[in-house]
Amino acid sequence: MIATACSNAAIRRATRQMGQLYDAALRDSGLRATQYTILATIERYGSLGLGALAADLVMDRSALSHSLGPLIAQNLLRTMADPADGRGRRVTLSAKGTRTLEKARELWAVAEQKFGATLGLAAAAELRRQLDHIASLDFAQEFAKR
Amino acid sequence: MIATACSNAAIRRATRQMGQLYDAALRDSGLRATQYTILATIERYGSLGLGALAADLVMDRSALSHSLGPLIAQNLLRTMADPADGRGRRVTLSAKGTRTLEKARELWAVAEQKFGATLGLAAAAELRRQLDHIASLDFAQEFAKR
DNA sequence: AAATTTTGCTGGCATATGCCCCTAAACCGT
DNA sequence: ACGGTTTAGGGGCATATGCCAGCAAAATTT
Repeated sequence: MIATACSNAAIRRATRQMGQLYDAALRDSGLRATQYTILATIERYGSLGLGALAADLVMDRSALSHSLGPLIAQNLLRTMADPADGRGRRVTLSAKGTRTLEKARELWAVAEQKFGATLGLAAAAELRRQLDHIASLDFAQEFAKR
Repeated sequence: MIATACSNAAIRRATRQMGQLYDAALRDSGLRATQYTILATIERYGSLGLGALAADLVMDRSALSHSLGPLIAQNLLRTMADPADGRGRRVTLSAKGTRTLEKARELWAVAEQKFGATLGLAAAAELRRQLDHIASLDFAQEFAKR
């Protein structure tokens, strides 16, 4: 199996597989792997605008907005108007969001450890470098120029 | 940017970026990159059951079924009952599907070439190896054992 | 041969993602 | 200050993906 010589198809297959693995690992936390990533990123910043968050996640703003819906509905996130910019809204973790994230983090750590062990730490590190490169703005611009 | 030490988050960011790039490249064909992959895979087999196709794409069967909807609605695919198994259905490209795929393939080739040039051929080949490994059944089993 | 289990799909529901269009607010050049 | 442009979000629409429940047919067991 696995035949098309398409790099995009290849990364999607790998992403689906990893999604399965990480989603399963996080199941008991009630969070999807993508939601875990969103919460973890917000916590890292403390509070930030949706545009900045979307950029960090290399995600379309609308897509992010939609994804926040369920998280806000579950009271994991809190949004407020940006005091410095009437257009913007800032998101932060709620107390419940912080608790949920803490619990999920332990489950995530197990999955991440398993991933590194299965692929090999060196390979995982190198893969990570390449993935970060591909996700960079720089890469998109370079790609566009060719 | 790019901070969480999560491999799953990293591959998703990279996948979103590549999705943007490949989708944009294929725009004029009327196909999404994911749809291109589905058509290309079906062509490669000529005709096959949905389960086999889903396995090749490392995708959930239901997810695949849903994705086929638009393609069938656009008459790019044809499905028929499997003569050998009353439960199964087989999919094949329609004439229109073949034409659409041919046109899309040229656009895809440009994107793929740009991708290789931007990342570097050696790095792209190595990345591909790792991604295929991650997408393998073997990887999932190994991961589960740890 | 009948009952049980397994297997292939579909349909419903929910999240994931992206595009386009619209509104409001901030910015900017004159 | 004013009008045009850019920027932040929201809403609608469509595809992408996955889980689960349900149905029908095949395979297996008794």
